[in-house]
Parts: sequence; structure tokens; C-alpha cells
Amino acid sequence: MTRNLNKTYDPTGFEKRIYEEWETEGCFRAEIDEDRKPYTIVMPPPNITGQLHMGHALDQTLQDVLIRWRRLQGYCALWLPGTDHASIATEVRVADELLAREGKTKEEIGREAFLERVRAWKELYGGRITEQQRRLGNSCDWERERFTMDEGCNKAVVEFFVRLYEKGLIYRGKRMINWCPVCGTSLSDAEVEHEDIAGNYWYIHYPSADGGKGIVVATSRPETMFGDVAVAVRSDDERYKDLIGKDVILPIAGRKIPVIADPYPDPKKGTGAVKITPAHDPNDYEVGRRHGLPEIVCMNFDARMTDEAGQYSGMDRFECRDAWVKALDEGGYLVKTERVSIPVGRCYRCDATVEPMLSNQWFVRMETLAQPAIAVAKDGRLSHVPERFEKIYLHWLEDIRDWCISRQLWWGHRIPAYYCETCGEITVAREKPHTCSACGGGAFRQDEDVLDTWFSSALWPFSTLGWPEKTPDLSYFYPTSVLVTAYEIIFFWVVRMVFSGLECMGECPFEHVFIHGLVRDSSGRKMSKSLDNGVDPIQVIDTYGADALRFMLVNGSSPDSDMRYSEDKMESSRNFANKLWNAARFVIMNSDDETGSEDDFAPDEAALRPEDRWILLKVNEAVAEITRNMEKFELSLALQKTCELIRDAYCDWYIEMVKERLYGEDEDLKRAARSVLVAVLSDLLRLLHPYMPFITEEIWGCLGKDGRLIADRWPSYDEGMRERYAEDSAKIETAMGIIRAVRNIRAEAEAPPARKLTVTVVADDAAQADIIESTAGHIERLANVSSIVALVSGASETRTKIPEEAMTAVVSGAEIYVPLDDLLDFAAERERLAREKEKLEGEIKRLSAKLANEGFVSKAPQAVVAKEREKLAKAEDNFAKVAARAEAIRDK
RNA sequence: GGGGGCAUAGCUCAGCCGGUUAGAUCGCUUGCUCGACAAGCAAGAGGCCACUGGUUCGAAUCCAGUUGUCCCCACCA
Repeated sequence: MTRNLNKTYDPTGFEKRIYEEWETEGCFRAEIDEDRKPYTIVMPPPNITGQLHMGHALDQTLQDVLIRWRRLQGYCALWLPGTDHASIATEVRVADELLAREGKTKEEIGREAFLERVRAWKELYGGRITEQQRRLGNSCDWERERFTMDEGCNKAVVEFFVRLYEKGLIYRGKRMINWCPVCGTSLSDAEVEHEDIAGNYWYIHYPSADGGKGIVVATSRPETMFGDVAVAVRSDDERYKDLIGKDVILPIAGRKIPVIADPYPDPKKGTGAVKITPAHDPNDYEVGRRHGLPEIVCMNFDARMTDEAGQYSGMDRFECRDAWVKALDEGGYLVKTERVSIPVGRCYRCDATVEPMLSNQWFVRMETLAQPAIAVAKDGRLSHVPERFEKIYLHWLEDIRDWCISRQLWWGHRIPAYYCETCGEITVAREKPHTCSACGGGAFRQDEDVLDTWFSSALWPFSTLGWPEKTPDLSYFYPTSVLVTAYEIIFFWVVRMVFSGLECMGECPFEHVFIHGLVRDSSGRKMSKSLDNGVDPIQVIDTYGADALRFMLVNGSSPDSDMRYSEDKMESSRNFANKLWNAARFVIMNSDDETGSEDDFAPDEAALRPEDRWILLKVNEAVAEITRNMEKFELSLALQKTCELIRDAYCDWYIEMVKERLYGEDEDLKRAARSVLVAVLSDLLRLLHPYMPFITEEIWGCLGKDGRLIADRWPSYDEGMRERYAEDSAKIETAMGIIRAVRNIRAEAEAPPARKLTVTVVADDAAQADIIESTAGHIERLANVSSIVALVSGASETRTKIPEEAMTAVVSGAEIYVPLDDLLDFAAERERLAREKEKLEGEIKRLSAKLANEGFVSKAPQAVVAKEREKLAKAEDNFAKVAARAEAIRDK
């Protein structure tokens, strides 16, 4: 049974229905099947706070294309979805809401009450994004959906933490860390974004304690002066040699601090003398440690000054800076101010300026963990697509510092460390301990902090498959096949998954990292909330359909660069869908009896006509190329080829050629044409399905096929076809050349389109003439020609039969004459011939020069030289023909 | 301070492991309601492939440099 299609493509009419059918029929489910190879992708989990944006749409479309393609190829394809608890982002969001609605801070309602609200919030909004993903057409296995804070992931996180701790790879200590005063938490290095801003170097005079001339230091952060404990210079710096060991006075504050010698200062930067503030600068911290200097904290975690800042105590850091500079200036200590660009670190979540602060935190020791992760990239067990990202990956790992994993937040995995209430001893354990191993006490307090969100994301490729349990899923689906993600996320996530996977599983969590760019707006700007230039994928789907969106995203994306969104692109994508829709309508309307349950058709070789072989061969060759492209992750190229095949080969040529038979009376001819139409369309649908799953499935259903397209098979390449079909295929190509030439002549001469033309063709030889005769039907029909006469070049009667006054064209293997009686325009013909001559002259000149070149003839491969010779001969031949024609009608 | 990408038709982009007459979409021009499709069809205009050198018989393609542009990394005197 077939269903008829509506005249116009309307995706809203079927996308939702089809998705529901797939889901209820279990089409996305990956059942372990030892007879088949697994193909696994774990989805980068979107934040529960998130709405689906264009970045997700691109990321997930690429994954769905790969999954659907491999599923068609017969792999046991698992795409595992999930969401991320997004510690900071969610906590900030819920806290903001609490403040806005009830005027309370999270501290005021307390930890448990706050977490209760976050959980409620998650229940309410956490599922929203997964509904949006369904609109996109994601064929992920929803029954395996996970959440980074569900029971299993939680267990994995604790297990990983304890194991690393037991191996000495996790430690707690007071270190210089990045602190976000607005979010109120520490950050890892990856979470700090660097930016150059316009700032100042303030040159400040520190007077000498013994009445000497003192020393001038430059600083961009004068408010940290209250934490100064020394001024450092290089021991070999002639300017300051005499001061080493002496004291200088901290201006206004009046505190005495020593001038010390240290290799850290760079004599070329600033004044060559550096103020040392160990509690507020990572370099100074190191210097301070080397010299046993005190660490004076002059700024609190809320970025307000401490009592060390005297009268500025309690003041905001930047207000203090202004006031303090003013005071220094008035006191005569400010030597000069220099406008410079200053690099600052910003919090990746809230954009606040990060402060280096001394704080007790938990860290992962990275050196030993990084080594295997470096090795897998170098020895090829992990490959980056495109390749150049490997360098970025390696550079980060080779330069890595310890990872600060504790966060002063509430929403997240709480650190499994317990402090004895009696003696303070730390116990790290899977469960809360009963007795303290140090003092035997029984009362414990769990660490207040939670873990960095990325600590749990790092385990995603195996925690979602059951780790630390040895589940069947884990052994079958791990390691996964490919990780698809934006380049932004390499450091946060990819690197950490690799070393965690190697540590826990002994195997790299994925074979390939497929990296794509960002989706920007139509003028190339990053889509952002502040610019309000974001485009909502759901609205785009409502307007154009999910297939059109997916088409646009893949077609426009090359792996390593950003792409732009535009309405124009959406329209042309939708138009393509409409084109396919109508082609399918045509096939269905004409093939009522032929479609149905039997698998495609059994082509009766003998019944095939040249155009049938031409299109079958065309598709066959394309299958090989497209498959190769997809294996190399060249999805956009593969899609372009599929698209070209559908639009150009199938719609514009094959369907037009086949109409002759369909509208004729001969039932046998009709049947063959119909079966090829359906067979080719079926393969085209298979090729396009990964990219445009809805429309292809809908058409598939209307063809009355057994089963779903999603569960069908990828077309296979027939190696012998080229040899079998090449001859017929070439006939069609010849006819196409003639059709194009006649159309061109008609347009040039501005002949009335409805007017039938008579065409005389002079073929190079008898065989060619036969070919042209045999395809005369196509030429007549597609070029609107009433009769065609094929002559053989050089044959005795040929000369007499060539129309005296005609427009001509030269195609491969033949000359074409259209009598001017049909066209009535000599001037146009002369002009056209002149242009043709000029073009051929240029080509002859170029080719002759090339062949006259000794070097070329002797050094280039013989095949290339022969090809060029052939081209030249043909061009010269054509030129002679054109010149003769031009001469013949010179005076008409 | 270090590293990388990009520069091709009016726009957005392909092509780039060397050898075609350098392609596509949108836009533009002309013509066309002919029994799938005007969300269409046919024909056409439009490019010193950023610049300068080099390698080569041959460069949009490989190499070096220049300019412009975007990005990433970097403990910020």
C-alpha cells in the first residue's frame, strides 16, 4: 500500500509523529549483540540549566549523522544521552531565583533547604532540554539516559576519588589558587579566561629605612601593597646591588620590609625591582617560600580589604585601589603612571576578575596521570580530527599543573573526606568511617566542599556504562568509538576523560575526537545572551523543519572552522527538502503497482535502457565516494555529493529522461522504468537518511516498504558495475552534451521556446552516429527538437546534407547544426562563433605552449602528456570547424 | 610573550596529498506555468584563487616571507 504525499513539503505534519513511532518501536535501542560490532558515542551532556542552542544542534546533529550511518551499516550503534548537573551554573541560577523571589540568600536558608530547591528545580527544568533534543531527531537510546549526579555516577565519582587518594594522586593543601569573589569559589586553571585590558603601571617610591634614596617599583595592583613583605631585585642588577639586605619602608603604612636578591625579577621589565606579596600572587608566593617570608593576607575571599589595609579595611578591592593611589600621589610616593595593557584572569561563568588567593583546597596530582594521555595521542591510539588539535591537546598536557578540584559550593558531589571531630585526622573513604584510625574517636564531619563539575564529567564514557561495576554494557560498548565536541571544550573535558579513562579502564575512552567549530550569527558574531543574537533551534525547526536545520548545519560546517547561521541557508535547505519531496511524489504517482513489500526490485538486466544504467552507475560510484568521505569524517562533503546526486542526476536528468517511457503505452518499458525509479530513490533515501532522517523515513513509508528506513541497510558498492554499464552510460553522457548544446543555441538565438527545432549532427564516426541515433528520443524530448539527423563526418553524402545556414556547436564526438530558418538570427550566431573561436584559440595557445616545453614532454608522466596532446588535437579540430562555419555565414 | 586558523565570484563557502576551461548556494540578468516541484526549470553574467619570492616541466594547491583578519595558550612589575 502506498500513501500519497501532499503537494507541498510540510515537515510539521510528520516529524513529531515519526519520532514517536521510532521511539515507541525501540528503534534507538542498542541491544548487546556479540555477532555485531558496537559503535558507541556518549553524548556530551548538556547542562540541566540549558536550553537547546545552535551549538548543541550542530554538535548533536553530527553525532546523530554518525550514529544513523553506522546503524545502517549494521553496527550495534549506541548513542548514550544524559545531562550534567553543572555545579556552578545551576547553583548560581537557583540562588539568584531565591533572592529574586524571596529576598533570601542561600546561606540564610541553609545547605539542606537550598539543595532541596535545586533538586526541585532540576525536576522541573532538567528534562526540558531532552524534549528539545527529540525535536532535532536525535536517535539516542533514551532508556540509557544518565545524569552526572545519579546514583551510579555518584558511586563512580567516590570510587575514583578514593582510588586516586589511595595512590597518592589526590592531596589536600594550602596553595595559590584562582578565586572568583563573585561565585565565591576556587576555580581550576581551565576555568579562568585570559584577557588583556587597558590598565596602568603605577611606579611607586619605597623610601629607604636608613635615609638613602630608596627604590621604585612598578605595580598594576597597588591595593596588594598591604601584603608586601619584601622588594626583590636581581643580585647582578647594578642599579640595586647596594640595597640588597637593607630595608625600605612601605609608603604611608610605614612597615619596614627587606630588599632581597632573587632570580625572579627581570631587569628589563618595569624598574627591575618587584614588590613581593606572597599571599596574593603566584610568583611572589614562590619567592616568599624561597626566602621564608611571611604571607600577609590583605584581601578577603569577598574581594574586600582586611584589617591589614588599615583605614581601607572592608573596602572593595577596586575602590581601595583608586583611593590608595590617590593617597600615594598626595603623599608624594607616586613617581609616574604608565598606561599599559594588562592581562587579567576572568571567571568563565560570571566574568568577574579572578584573584590569586592562598587557600586550602584538594588537588589532583597531574604529572603521572598526564603521561599515558600524552602517549595515546602520540602513538595513534587516540586521533584528533582535524589533526592539528592534537598539538593543542599535547601542549596543554605537557604543560599541565595540578588540578584544583574542590569548590566552595553546595550543589555537586560532596568530597568523600571526613575529619575526626576529636583530633582532626582526615579519612578518605567510600563510606563515612566509624572510628578514627588516629585517635579512635567516633565523631566525624564530612568536608563541606563539592567537586569540580568536570571531575564527574571526566568519568562519563564509563560511569554511564556501569563502572565501577563490571557490567555487560561496559565490556561491550567501552571503549567508545568517537567523541564529538566543540574545540572550546578540549581542556575542560577531552583531556580529563582521556586520563581518567586510562587510569580506570586502562584504555583510551574513544578512538577519535571529532572537533567542530561554533555556530555564529549571520554577520559572524558569536551568539550570546548579552548581544541577544541567539537563534532558537526550536523556532527554526517550527519554521523550516528539523531536516532542513540539520542539512544547513552539516552542509555549512567544515570540521575545523566556525560557521554562520542565516535565514537564506535555511530557505535553500528547506527548498532542497521540497525538491526531494516532489521527486518522491512523482515516483509514487507513477509507480503505484511497483512499490510495495518486495525488497526494491529485481532488475531484469535485459530490460534496462541506457539511462537506467547511467543513473545506476552514477549512484553506485557515488556510494563508494560518499562512504569514503564519511569514514574520514568529511560529512559536509558526503552530504554535498548526495545532494548533487539527488538534484542534478536524479531529478534534473533521470526523471526527465524516463518520462518518455512512463507516458508511453508499452507496459514492459514502463515497468522497467518504474522499478529503476524506485530502486534508485530507495538508495538515495538511504544515503540521505543520516542527514535528513524525517523526510527520508516519511517517503520510505509512502513507498510501502517493509520495515523502517532507520533500521534498513547502507547501500553497498558494486565493483563490477562500472565495467558492465560504462558503455551505456557514455551514450547518455553524449546525449546530455548535445541537449545542453541545443538548449544553449536556442537561448543564444532567443528562439521561441515553444518552437521545435530540427537538428543535424555530424558525428566523428559511424559508431558515434549510431549512439546519437539511439538516444534521439531523449534529445528530441529534452531539447524540444522535432527531428534529428545523424551524419558521419567524411562520408560522401554528409557535405550535401549539412544545412547551409545554421548555428553550430561542437561537443565531444560531434558537431551540431541547427538551421537558421528555425532560429532566424545571423548576428547572434556570428557573435557566438567569434566567442567560441576566441575560447578555443586560448586553449590551443595554452596547450601548444605546454607541449612545446621540453621539460614538460620529457618529465611529466606519459599519460599526462598524451592526454594533453589529445586535448590539443581536439581543440584544433574544433577550431577549424568553428572557423569554417564563421566563414560560411560571414556575409549573411 | 608563545602557538594556530583563515584570506577563492556581490554574499556565504567548497576545491588545496600539484596537471579541468577554478566550482556550489544565495543574490543578479534573460527566458519559461511544458502532465513532481515557481520552495521550480533552462540559459547566462560575474574570479590576476590577498601580496612577494621560491621549489617544479607545471602552483589556487607545496615552501618561505609580507599584509590583513580571527582565535587559542601564557603566573598580570
